[in-house]
Amino acid sequence: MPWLIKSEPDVFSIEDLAKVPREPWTGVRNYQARNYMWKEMRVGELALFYHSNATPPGIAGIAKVASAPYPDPTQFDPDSEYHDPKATEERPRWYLVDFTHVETFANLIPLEQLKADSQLSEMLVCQRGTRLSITPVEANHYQRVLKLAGAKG
DNA sequence: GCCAACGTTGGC
DNA sequence: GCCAACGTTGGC
Repeated sequence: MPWLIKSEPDVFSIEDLAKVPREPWTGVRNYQARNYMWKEMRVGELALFYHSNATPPGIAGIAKVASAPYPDPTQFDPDSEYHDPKATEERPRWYLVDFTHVETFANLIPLEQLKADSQLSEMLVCQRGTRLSITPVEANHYQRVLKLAGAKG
């Protein structure tokens, strides 16, 4: 199943992802998003990399699931902004996977364009109030996004 | 900076 | 277990 992952480019952009061999997706503190990483993602699955809080927001490229799920180490670190005092090594609360860079689109596909595309009107990221940082993407939506990316060259 | 959406927390 | 208050997300 393809995915969509959001990141604020000021914090971590697809260019940042391209510079590292792999990136642990730390800091997700939403149960639904966690469950997708923990229970449903498989190594090798692809994810649209979405730039949120950007100008403009939109899909910047493609990443790939690069590890099995494991406990997010930042939950145990008292100095981390993601520290969770209720998590223990014996009973971790937060799990993550690593992502690796696949492709940076020549041109970002703006959210405005996604919303205007009749084939993508039901894509979750286009829906009002969708704040979830990790969402599954239907195969036809994924293919359509790739097509838009390619068409823009 | 505003504010709608919505997840989480905590008092009861 | 309800629900008001609060905090965060994220487009605009």
